[in-house]
Amino acid sequence: MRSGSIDRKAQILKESTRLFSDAGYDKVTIKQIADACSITEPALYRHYASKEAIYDSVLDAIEVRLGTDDLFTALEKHSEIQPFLEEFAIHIIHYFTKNEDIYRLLLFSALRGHSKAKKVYQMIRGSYVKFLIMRLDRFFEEGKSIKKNNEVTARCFTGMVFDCALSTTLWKGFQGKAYKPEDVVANNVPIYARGLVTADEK
Amino acid sequence: MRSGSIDRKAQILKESTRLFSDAGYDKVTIKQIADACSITEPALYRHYASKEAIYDSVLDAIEVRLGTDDLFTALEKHSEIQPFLEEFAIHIIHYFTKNEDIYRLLLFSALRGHSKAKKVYQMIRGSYVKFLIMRLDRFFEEGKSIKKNNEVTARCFTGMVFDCALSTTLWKGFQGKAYKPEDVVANNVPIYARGLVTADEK
DNA sequence: TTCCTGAGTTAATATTTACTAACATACATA
DNA sequence: TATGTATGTTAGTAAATATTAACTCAGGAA
Repeated sequence: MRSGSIDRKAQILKESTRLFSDAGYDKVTIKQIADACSITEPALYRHYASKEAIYDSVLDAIEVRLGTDDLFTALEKHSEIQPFLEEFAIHIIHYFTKNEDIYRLLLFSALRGHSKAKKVYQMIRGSYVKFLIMRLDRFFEEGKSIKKNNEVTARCFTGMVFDCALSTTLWKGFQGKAYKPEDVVANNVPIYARGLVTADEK
Repeated sequence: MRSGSIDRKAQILKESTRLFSDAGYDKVTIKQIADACSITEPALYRHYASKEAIYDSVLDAIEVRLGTDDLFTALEKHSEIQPFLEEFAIHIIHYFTKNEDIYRLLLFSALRGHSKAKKVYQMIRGSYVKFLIMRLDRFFEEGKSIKKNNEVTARCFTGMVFDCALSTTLWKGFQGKAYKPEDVVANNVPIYARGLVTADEK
């Protein structure tokens, strides 16, 4: 890159991420991306070999944006199930509200059978599930939760939260009355937590 | 329709439903639909005015295929929360396993921002949620469940089940070990039910 | 100064694709 | 038997769109 000039490649990545998540791969044209970057179509090909190459880069870049490590560290402070699950859920919902494009892209590519969909899906969702399994196992060892298949439990709980996140983004306005994510979590996580804790704890 | 001849319009609907749910609106061509019906493209236009018209009909036809009335009648026999929720969940999961195309179509049309997406979504998911709210209200009146915002509760539980249904179809094989829907329900619905029932009941 | 290279342009191409025009024909009915 | 209509065909058209060809030009290195 020449000194003083803008980072065109980064600009293309940013604009195409926005466009692809808005409309999906097929509906976005090279011209749209080029226009969004204020250059012509052939100029795009100086930076990326093809439209597919741009899309690949967009999916690759998602990895960098996840950063779940901070969350997992923060969650260590909770020694009880309910507040732990609440913060876990709130984080996911807020994250996807702020990064709606990620989930849209994920759905688009998964539905289309894109080769990277599996990888991206496992990356995003799998990291949450894996951490939750580990923590649920520990809650059980500490005698705080009843015996369950924690792999299944973790998947389902994460699924419930992801679905809720979807309701506040993709399905926004589809379900009649809109609730704040905090209110939804405050209503439902206690149900789930109450169903998990050992009888003595109640 | 001429006697003895096949119902071409129904055939087009069936084949295009399959194709649209496989690949989404944009990726399906008129030629593909025509080929699937063993006719030429212009012949399609004898039955439908446009590609968009075919898609509209596909979404309209979903309504007919849902048939939740039977389920809701069958569920009346359950007087306890847990078996009720279990049959509710199992039904949805089995239904979407058998009719994977419906959920795929729903997602495609929602992502595409298709004008009918909202209607179809409300139709499919709303009917389950509405019924569940009504039943949860009754469980509470009977003193069988604790006080909750049942609209939120119903949405979340339905969301968890829908997500689980998705895991057995759209996300199949993405999550490592595959569990049978029955096993997933047997693990998770009791958690949720246990979190909902009044203390006396336990 | 000279020249190479990165980054851009305009113009064109090849392909895909929704849709139409014009024509053909078998069947039901008057 | 005659004929209109439903249903099909072949052969287009027009628009969209990914990609390429050929050329321009500014700025740093030799």
